[in-house]
Parts: sequence; structure tokens; C-alpha cells
Amino acid sequence: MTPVYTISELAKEFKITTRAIRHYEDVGLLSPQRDGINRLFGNRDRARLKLALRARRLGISLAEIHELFDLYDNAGNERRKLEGLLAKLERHRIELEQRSEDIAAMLDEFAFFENQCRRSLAGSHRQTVETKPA
Amino acid sequence: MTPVYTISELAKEFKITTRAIRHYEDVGLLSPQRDGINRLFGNRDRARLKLALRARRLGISLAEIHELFDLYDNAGNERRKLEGLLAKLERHRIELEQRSEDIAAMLDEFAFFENQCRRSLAGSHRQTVETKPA
DNA sequence: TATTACGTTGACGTTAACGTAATAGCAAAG
DNA sequence: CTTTGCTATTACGTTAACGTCAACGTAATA
Repeated sequence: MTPVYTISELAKEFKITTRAIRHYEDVGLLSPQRDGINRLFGNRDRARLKLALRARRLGISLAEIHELFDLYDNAGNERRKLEGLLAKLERHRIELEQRSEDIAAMLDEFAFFENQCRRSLAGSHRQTVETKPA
Repeated sequence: MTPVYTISELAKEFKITTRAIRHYEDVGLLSPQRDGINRLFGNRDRARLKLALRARRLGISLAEIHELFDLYDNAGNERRKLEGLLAKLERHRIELEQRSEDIAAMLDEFAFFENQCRRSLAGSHRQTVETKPA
């Protein structure tokens, strides 16, 4: 019933190498079951992998993700742990929001550059190669 | 008139080490003038540094930024180069937009986790530690 | 039964982005 | 005039995130 995936299936789906997946297991992000010696990944692992890949694309280290997973797994119903997790989550949220601003700023600059290009292409005006003004 | 900065001034402003700045120069991102042997950074360098740091925070490699700078500097008024630059810029823009989606997705997941935590904190319900449903 | 495909575990290699000395020059302050 | 502070260069060290063999087991297939 609950679907399972082989390592190469996941690799294909997420366009990464099997080596990368094994590496994620090495650092504790995944803990697939085994069919004898072969790995079998369930939905939980798939979800974690997905999350890990997203994080990596944002420059978040695997160690940080691992920490979050651990906190989440061990939170249970203990007040202290739950509050600690909440604090962590908020810090990450703030980080993400800052990066969102970074992206917005970069998109702005890129738009500026694109406009410069288009202007140069449109007319052959005099144009100095300089960086965007403050 | 046009302000100049010492290496440590920039380092302080952007909260990085002087070593990092020298490294950025090593890889060709900055090309400060010299007062004898000492570096003097102008506004152009400051702007580039700022951009480089933003990019780094988003996981964009210094090499990629360097490439963009080079393209931009050498574009001049040559149609081919300008169009090449535009193409690069667009690819980066798309990348950034995808990362923006990544952030949105992660923020969503974090919100989900936070809610779980809060629910656990509110009542002491039975609660299984599992990963977010597909 | 030999080939092909996919899986495994080591274990060393690589790249990026700096960190971290070590050593030394110069300039103002005590 | 020496200590303090900033600067410089050279060069080896470090960490993360895999890449890249090597050497092997297993299972379906020609």
C-alpha cells in the first residue's frame, strides 16, 4: 500500500545521483528500510529528501536540516522541546524572509541591467559601462 | 568627492572579514585601486561587493557573479554580446524566481510545523511524530 | 552461462569559500 | 624609539557536499 522507492527511482525523480542520496543517509537525513542489503525508501524519506533538496537550493546546510528533523522527531509532547523547536523554526523563518528580500533586491538589479541592455540595443547611445548607482 | 573605503571599513560595514574581501579580489570580483600597496575601494567596488554578498547568501557561486560582471563590463554596444548578456540575465532571473518558490514552499512547511507545535503545546493530545503528508 | 543492469560498501579526490597562521612594512601614539 | 594598529603577501588548513573509482553481490535476460 504505502509506496516504496528504490534509490535510483528517487534519484531519477529528483534529478540527483544515487551517491547524493547515500550521502544524505550518511549525514542522517534519511533512514530507509532495507530489503536485505538494498535500500527501500518510503514516503517519509521521500518527503525529507524533497525538503532537504529545497533547503540545499537555498544554501541551507544539510546539518541544519538534520538538526530540524531531529528536533521535530524528538519534540514529542515535552513543553521545553516544543518551545525550542518553535524558536528554531522562527529563526529559520526570519532567515528565509531575509533571503526573500535578497531575491527581490537581485531581481531589481537584474531588471535594471536588462533595461540598460535593451536601451543599448535600441539606440546606439553613448553609454558608460558602470555599476548601478547607489 | 567620490568616496573611497579601506578594506577594514568595508569589512566592518558588511560584517565580513578582510580576508573574504581579498578573496573576492583574488577571484576577480573586485579590483580596488592602490595607495602604494594599500587597497582603496570606490563605489563601484562597494556595489559589486554588496551584490556578491547577496548572491552568496542565495547560494550563487562567486564564479557565476564574476561571469555576469565580466559580461556586463564587456558588453559595450555590441549586439551579440548584449543579447548574450540578456540571455544570461534571464536565466538567472528564472533561477531566482524558482528559489523564491522554494522559499514560499519552505515557509509553508514551517508554518505547518509551527502549527503542530502549537497544537501540542495547547492541549496534550495524542500525537504521532510524522512528516507532513504529501 | 555470459552479459547487462542495478545494487552494495569503502575510501580517496575535488571544489568553493574562505580560515588561519606566519612574516613583514608603515605610521601615529605613547 | 618601541608599542600599537592597520596593512600586505604567501601559503597551508578546513569544511561541506558530493564525485569518482574500485571491487563486489545479485538478478533478470539473451
